[in-house]
Amino acid sequence: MLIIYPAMDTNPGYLLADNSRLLRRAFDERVREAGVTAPQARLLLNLERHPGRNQAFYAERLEIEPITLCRMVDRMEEAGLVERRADPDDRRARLLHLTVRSRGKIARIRAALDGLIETMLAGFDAEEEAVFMAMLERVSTNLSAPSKELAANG
Amino acid sequence: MLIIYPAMDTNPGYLLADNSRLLRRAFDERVREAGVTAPQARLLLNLERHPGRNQAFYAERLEIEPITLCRMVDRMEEAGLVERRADPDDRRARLLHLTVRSRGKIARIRAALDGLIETMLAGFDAEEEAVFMAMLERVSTNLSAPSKELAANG
DNA sequence: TTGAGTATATAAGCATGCTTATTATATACC
DNA sequence: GGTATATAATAAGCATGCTTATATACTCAA
Repeated sequence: MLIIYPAMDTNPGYLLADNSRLLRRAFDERVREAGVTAPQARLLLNLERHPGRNQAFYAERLEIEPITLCRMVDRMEEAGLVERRADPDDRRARLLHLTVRSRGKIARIRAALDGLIETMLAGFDAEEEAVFMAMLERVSTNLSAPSKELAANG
Repeated sequence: MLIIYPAMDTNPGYLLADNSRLLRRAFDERVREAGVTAPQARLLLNLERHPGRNQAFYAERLEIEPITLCRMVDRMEEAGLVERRADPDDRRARLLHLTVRSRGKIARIRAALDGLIETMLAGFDAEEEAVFMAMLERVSTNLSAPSKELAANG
């Protein structure tokens, strides 16, 4: 029972992508005053929650490729936002830690994130919020599963 | 009446961003067989629907900066996917058109997009789909409006 | 214990997005 | 008509993401 959307800008895929763009921009604007970009802010929040893990761990948390994280960490290390330490148990690995400098930004980043969620869901009551989240989770599941078509074509 | 989300990966902002990432990847995979990237596919669909406009027009349609579109068009022109023509009424402007080569890709791109929307909303009935879209539109409005906080802080 | 396979980090090169700045052309106002 | 402002396109330089490839180190099995 799928509704067909002839115009690109009136279909749910476009709406979803559009929302995400707006969300990314808004988050970026809000964390910029803390002197970090949005992906950097996400890494810092993860570093606070799970400190001292190797780069592969954070790449998986952020759902980006290890090389992408590696280069992000290069820049952040140079900016004094992240510290790489040797792993005593694995000479390949580098364990990541917050620095004094980045620890001081966490509160501002968290406030930016909280404010953003509040803005995003303005006018939603608790029930609507729950419905919205449940639907997002269903879409996430749908998109994560290898689709029938792709399996058939590939 | 805002629910507080302590962990980053259980809040609606994360869910929305996550869905969008999945959507972008899925779209990218599907149009790759047509030999274009996701943003290039979006431009081609816009070129089919609104041919012969200047670059600023398409930048606004895709909600990207003119310079971003300019460089995308550089690559696509070189690949024979877009044609730049002089505007007889404005010597600054370049009007964009599909080529024979890119025209042949439109059907595949449209099929990829339709299949993706179908996959994304698998299991949604028409009513749920309508509710989901309405909520996405509300979020879009919330994120587009300059927030109270930003206005107050700025 | 060696040898194959796997895991970690990184390099190279590309596409997409941004901000800021520049050039050329249009337009509008005095 | 001439200046001041706008707009269109593009350049420079950066951050983030990818694919593909490589060096090093670890692990497991023969």
